Amino acid sequence: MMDPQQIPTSLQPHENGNGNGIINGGIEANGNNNNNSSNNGGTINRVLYVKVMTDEQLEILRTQIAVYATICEQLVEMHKAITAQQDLAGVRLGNLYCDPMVTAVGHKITARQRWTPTPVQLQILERIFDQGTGTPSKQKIKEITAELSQHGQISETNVYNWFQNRRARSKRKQLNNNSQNNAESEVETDVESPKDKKTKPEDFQSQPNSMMGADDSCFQNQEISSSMHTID
Amino acid sequence: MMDPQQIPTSLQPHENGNGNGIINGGIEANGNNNNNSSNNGGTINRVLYVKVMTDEQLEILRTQIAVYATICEQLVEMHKAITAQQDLAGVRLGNLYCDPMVTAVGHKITARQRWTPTPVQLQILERIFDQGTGTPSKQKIKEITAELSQHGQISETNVYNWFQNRRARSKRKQLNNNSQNNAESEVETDVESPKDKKTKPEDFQSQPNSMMGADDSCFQNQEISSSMHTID
DNA sequence: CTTTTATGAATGAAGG
DNA sequence: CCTTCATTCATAAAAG
Repeated sequence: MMDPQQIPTSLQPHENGNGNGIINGGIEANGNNNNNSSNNGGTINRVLYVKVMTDEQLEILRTQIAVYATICEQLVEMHKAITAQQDLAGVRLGNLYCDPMVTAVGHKITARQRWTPTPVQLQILERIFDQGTGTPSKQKIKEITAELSQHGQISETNVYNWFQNRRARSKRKQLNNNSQNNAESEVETDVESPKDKKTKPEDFQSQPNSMMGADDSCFQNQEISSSMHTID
Repeated sequence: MMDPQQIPTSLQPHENGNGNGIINGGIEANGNNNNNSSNNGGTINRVLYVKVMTDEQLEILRTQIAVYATICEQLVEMHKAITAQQDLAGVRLGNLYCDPMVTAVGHKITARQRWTPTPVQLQILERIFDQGTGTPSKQKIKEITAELSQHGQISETNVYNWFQNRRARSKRKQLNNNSQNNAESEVETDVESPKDKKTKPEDFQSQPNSMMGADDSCFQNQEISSSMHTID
């Protein structure tokens, strides 16, 4: 298993450890860094100035690796920035984790254990919800649960509750908006006090379609898995 | 320079476009895919079966790229997981894009504002709260909102939330104080006196540990900046 | 300016 | 379904 903490060492784009600095070193130079190649007396077997890659290809290769390095760096940066800002105290980044407090001094053994949908799950749920089928139905719930369980721990109850809440709250907001509109004839519009507090711009969440277009396949969320892709 | 938007195509670890499939194709095979290399008359210039990299080096190269690919994928995942919920939620709830500060520097991308009660409003709310009625009820909410709106912008939701929070926090404070007082000597049997229903000892939802499923990488979406490092 | 606290808002779950 | 509660999140306000 690859630990992200130690990977960067060998990945640093600026790093140039000779052990790994293949690209930098001498592919293009030409093939004199092969150990033995065809070395036999009699025929032409000298090491020749032969290219196995075109310059173009070589350049692409370089670029590829450089790009990976850069993206990694930037992602790490983003990740740092985000986590630093939003969560100072918690380690709850990944998801829920087993409760930390098993009480040495012991009271309140209970910790939080309420389900929190992963982003992927949420997307799927939203999609289903928007699909109009207002009736989850028992059977449907099972199916959905089955699907979602591939993206994280979940139970049918969770799904049921989610739809229940989703609908209720959606409805309530609608109502809120409507009543707000209706009653909005007498109150003067721009009541600007020195301290404009701008009441919550309650949503208009009709079609959350626009965003989230290009996200399809996010699977394993936080496991730095061991499975490496082999290039071939 | 390379544009990150188009890079991914060539980065897909599963991708095998022949145009870029350098590694895949034929480094090790041998150098007959060079276009012309050193082509001079007189000396030996046939294409030979020459290795420019040792197998070991080749393997390292592969691994390197694979590692980058994997890490990038996973970082993207993490990033998504972290940002998806809040940013999505934010957008869904109707953030205003008309915020004056947005345009300038781009610092405050999302300016979620929250209602802050004016002193007068707060006073009134507190008074009502102390009057005992723990249950605001919808009708009551409307009235209160109407009254408060004379002293500043406010919505029913604000009032509703305020009471919810007020009650919850009042309650919790009580509970904390109580348990603090008599929990010193009693390590066990922490049965709260009042109406404590003790958070449920219900089912145990552990971690979203194993998630496999199709390994389908998603790269195509990102806001990664454009500056790229060149390796040399 | 950075860190801490107070609190408005969002949401999973339970009760009826 | 609807309402209510408990917990959590994010941010305005306060403290350093």
